Amino acid sequence: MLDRKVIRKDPERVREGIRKKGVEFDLDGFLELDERLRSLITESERLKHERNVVSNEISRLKKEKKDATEILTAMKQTSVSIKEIDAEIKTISAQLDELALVIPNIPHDSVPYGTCPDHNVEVRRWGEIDEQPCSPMPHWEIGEKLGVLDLAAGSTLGGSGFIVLRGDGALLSRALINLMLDIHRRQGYEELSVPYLVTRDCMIGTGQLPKLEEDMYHCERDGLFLIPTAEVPVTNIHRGEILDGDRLTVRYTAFSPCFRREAGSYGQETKGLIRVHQFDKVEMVKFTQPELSYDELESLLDDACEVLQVLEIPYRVIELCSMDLSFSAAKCYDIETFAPGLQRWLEVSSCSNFEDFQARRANIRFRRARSQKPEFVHTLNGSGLALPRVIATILELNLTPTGKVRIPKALVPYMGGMEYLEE
RNA sequence: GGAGAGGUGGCCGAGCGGCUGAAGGCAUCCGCCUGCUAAGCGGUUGUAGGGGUUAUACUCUACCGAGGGUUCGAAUCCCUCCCUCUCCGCCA
Repeated sequence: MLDRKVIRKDPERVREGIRKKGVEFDLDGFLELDERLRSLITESERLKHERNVVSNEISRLKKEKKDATEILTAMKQTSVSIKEIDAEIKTISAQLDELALVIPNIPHDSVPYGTCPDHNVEVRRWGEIDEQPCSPMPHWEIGEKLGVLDLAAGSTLGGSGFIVLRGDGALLSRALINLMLDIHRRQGYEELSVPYLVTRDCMIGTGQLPKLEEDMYHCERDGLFLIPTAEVPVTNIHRGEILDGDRLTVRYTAFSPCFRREAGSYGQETKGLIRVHQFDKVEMVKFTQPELSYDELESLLDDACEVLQVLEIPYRVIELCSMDLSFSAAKCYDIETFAPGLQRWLEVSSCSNFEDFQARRANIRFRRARSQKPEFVHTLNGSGLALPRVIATILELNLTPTGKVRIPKALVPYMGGMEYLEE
C-alpha cells in the first residue's frame, strides 16, 4: 500500500510508477474520491464537536433539574445528520481502501524500464556455464531412470503438477533443506517453523490478495489460504507490531512447502519439476530501517547466491525491469541457474525489496527511540532457494557419462556420505 | 465439538449511561533531594486522522478485542463475530 499522503501530494510520481509497472488505474478518480471523503470527515467532526458540547450542556441542565427538552430535540436532528454523513464516509472509505489495495508499489529509481522479461538486465555471473553437456537429457528422464522421481505417482495423488520424490531423491530434497537452513542460520537468520495455512488478512498484508486470488488455494470452510511462499507467514509474524529499533535488522529463515494453483500455465513450462502446484522452498525475510533496505537487499542476494556457490552450481543474477516486477516489489533480483538438459535458465530465487509497501498493509512499524514516533519498516525477502529447480539443475548439471549423478561435496555429509545418485 | 471465565493504556488493575483518554499501582523519562549501589518528593509518558505552523505550539475527532444496535450522550446496556484461559470430549 502506498502512503495516502504521497498519493495526494505527488500524484505524478505515483502515476509514473503505475505506468512503469504497466498497470491500469484511474488515479484521478481515486483522488476525487479522497477529496470528497476528507470534506465529509471535516463536516462530520464539526457536528460531533457540536454534539459533545451540547451533550455536556444537557448533562449540566439535568443535574440542575432544569428543562432540556428543546436542545434535546435539536440534538436528535444533529444525531441523524451525523449518522447519514458517517454512513457515506463509511461507504467512500471502503471504496478507497479497496482501490488502494490494488495500486501497485512504485519501482525504485534504479529499476530499468521495460515491458517484458527481454528487458531484464543481467547483473553478473558466477561459475563456468558448460553449454555442451555430456548428454543433454531433461531432469525428469534422469530422475525417473534413477528412480528418484515419480511423476506418474504425483499425478495419481494430486493430478497434474504434483510430484513424488522417491528414495534418494526424497533424501536429496531433505538434505538440501537442511544445508540451506544451516547456511542461513550461519548468516545470522533466525530459523522459524510457521503455519502453512494463513488468514486472508495475512495474504492482504504481503500483497498476494486481492490481486492474485485466482492463484491461491483457498479453504473456504475455515477462511484460510494455503501459503504460496513462506514470505506470507514469516512477514506477517510482526503484523500490527511496533518493533524496537535496536532489534533491527530482523532476519528470519524458514522452510515451507509452497502451494500455487498456477492458473493459466500449460505446455513445456509445466513439465517435470519446473512448475508444480506444491514445492518446497527455504525463504529469507528481513525487517529493516528504510535507510538500510537497499544495502540489505544486496546482502540478501549474496546470502542466496552463497547457497549456489556451496553447491557448486553456476548462476547468473538478473535485475527485473519495471513491468516484470511483482505487484508489491520496488526492486527485485532473480537468480537463475542453467539447466544443460533443458538448455534454459531456471529461476531459483527472487530477492525483493518491498520498501514500506507490505509494512503499511500489515502495519509493521518500528521506533528509533522511546520518545519517537513509530515509522514503517522496510520488508525484504528472497528464496534461498526453491528446491525443485535446484534438484533439476543438479540432476542435469552433474550427470556423468555413466548415467550417475554426482552429489555436490557440501551435500555429501547431509546424504549420509553418499557421493552419487545411481540406479 | 460441549460447558464456563475473560478480553481496558508499556505492564498489572478499577471503572453507578454523562466533566473517564480513562482511578490506583508498576514501569518510563525529566527535575529536586539525599553521599552511597536504594529511597523520598514533584512532574512526565498512547495511537490514528483532520485543521493549523517553516517546524513547534495549539486545536478538533476517533479509539477501552472487532463489527453492528439503543441513546441527546456508551468502556459502561443489547446483538453478532473473533481471540485467550480452565474443565470435558475427540484426535495426530
